[in-house]
Amino acid sequence: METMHEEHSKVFKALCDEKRLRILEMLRNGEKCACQLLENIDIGQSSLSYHMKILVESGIVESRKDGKWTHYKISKQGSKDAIELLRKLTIIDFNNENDNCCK
Amino acid sequence: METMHEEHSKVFKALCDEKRLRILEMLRNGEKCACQLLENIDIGQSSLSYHMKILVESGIVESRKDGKWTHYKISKQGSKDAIELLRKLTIIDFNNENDNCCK
DNA sequence: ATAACATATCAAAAATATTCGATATGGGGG
DNA sequence: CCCCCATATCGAATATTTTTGATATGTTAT
Repeated sequence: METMHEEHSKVFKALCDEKRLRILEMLRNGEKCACQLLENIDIGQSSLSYHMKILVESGIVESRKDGKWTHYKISKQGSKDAIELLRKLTIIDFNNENDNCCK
Repeated sequence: METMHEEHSKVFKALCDEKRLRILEMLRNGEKCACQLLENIDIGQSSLSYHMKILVESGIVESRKDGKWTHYKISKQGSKDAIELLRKLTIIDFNNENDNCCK
């Protein structure tokens, strides 16, 4: 029960940093290698690597190694899952709705 | 352009903390006042107040004052907007897709 | 094998977020 | 008016996240 929230928060942690949103924006027009991303964002190489790891571990981005390059793209399945998760977290459960509050 | 990502990250920042996910979970079965939330989560009163502020400012939760109590509930519109935002951030723009990457 | 390159990892520093206790604010009851 | 209760805000302490520079790993070209 505790780890569930931890697991869920991982997805949103990926999205709550401005740099990572900028990276996602770049990935929206197709797969990019790390070097290309690095050219278009104002952070160092190791920082980029750190952010890419978080994005990949969230499932929203997937990576592919090709020789010395690493290519990244948005994962359709991961995105779908994230949207579904957000929907589930915010849907109101009318069956369970109770009104035993202070008044 | 910079503030856009800042604005967007606010929504996901609200969702990236385990305590706030726990609060959201409680709100899924109906409106609750702060005192009820406080009873069911292991944080202090001032901490709860801090988290509620973040949730409300993200738009996902709305608050209503009633005498000395503050009631909170999930905002349908806010949730809808958050889902739509996530969809937009992760949708791949095929028109713009380009493949000018290192190889 | 050596050199140049792309990326990942590490540890320490810096920046941010969260918690806590104290105090402030505002409402309702006596 | 005075007191009690619910919640908000503040500043300091603590915890977590992000950045940075150095170094490691693995790849390609010579």
